[in-house]
Amino acid sequence: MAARMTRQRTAVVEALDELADFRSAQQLHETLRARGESVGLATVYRALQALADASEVDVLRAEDGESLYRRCARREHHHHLVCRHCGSTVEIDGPTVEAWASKVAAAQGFDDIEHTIELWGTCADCRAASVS
Amino acid sequence: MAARMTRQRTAVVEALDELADFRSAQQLHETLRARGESVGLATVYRALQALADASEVDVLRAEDGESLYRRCARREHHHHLVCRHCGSTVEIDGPTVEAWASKVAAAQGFDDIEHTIELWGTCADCRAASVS
DNA sequence: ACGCTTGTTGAGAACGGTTGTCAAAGATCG
DNA sequence: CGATCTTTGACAACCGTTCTCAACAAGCGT
Ligand SMILES: [Zn+2]
Ligand SMILES: [Zn+2]
Ligand SMILES: [Zn+2]
Ligand SMILES: [Zn+2]
Repeated sequence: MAARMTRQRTAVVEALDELADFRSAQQLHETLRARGESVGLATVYRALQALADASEVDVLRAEDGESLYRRCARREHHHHLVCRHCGSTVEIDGPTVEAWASKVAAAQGFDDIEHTIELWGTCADCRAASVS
Repeated sequence: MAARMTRQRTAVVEALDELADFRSAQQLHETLRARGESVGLATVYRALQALADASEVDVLRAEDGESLYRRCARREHHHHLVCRHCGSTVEIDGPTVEAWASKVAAAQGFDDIEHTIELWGTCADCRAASVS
């Protein structure tokens, strides 16, 4: 039952800490492999899953359905503005949106309400790169 | 180049019109098969894809990643409150949210902004059913 | 330091939704 | 009706993710 500290687990956490952006499991796997700190793909998935369960990482789905992971600065509920090209991310607070979402849902007689609110765009860097 | 009107295409559209809720491609395929109006699964996917491209149906992703389709009453931009058990749906307007989303993204220097705003819950019917 | 126990790893198979393949079927038009 | 050219559908391929299970190693008691 006790979670053991393994080389692989720490490697995944470290990689996430160094990367400020949302990354897919496969990207992380490749990053680790590239720096010699090789970890099995299944293990990367398991580590990310465990971190997500512990609310240590945020997960969101790219437009193509792939899951993206990120170790956010704040642990409290928040949303993201994400560059769809490079994964660059800004954390977003939306107090008014939070209130709006729960009010609307309750007014329709719905329970166990959750909301998905994510903003996608092209960051300044990627725009500059694509212009050249 | 001209889109031809085929039995399969009309069958998919009719099934969508009769169903008020978000449904997966496989659910629709099964529904059609059950009523004798048999259509190949690949064809169901292609028809839904074409309808989505023409903005005739809305598409959203369930929490498990499956795509769900619905022919909404209004063609204009809107969002949804969806029962995660039965797909029952309420269309939602959020003028304040729209303004909030574009303002926040622009303030961070992002371009080509899109937003994903969906509300998930348990509808009154499903709650009543689960209590019994 | 040394086993023991038990959680963890990793290569590959399996899975599930979705898309591609391509010969046969059929919608449209002259 | 016949020619044309899109559409269909059974099936394979794809791709991200999860499962399997024997080998491995963390933590612990000695
Ligand atoms: Zn970018
Ligand atoms: Zn929120
Ligand atoms: Zn329901
Ligand atoms: Zn909107």
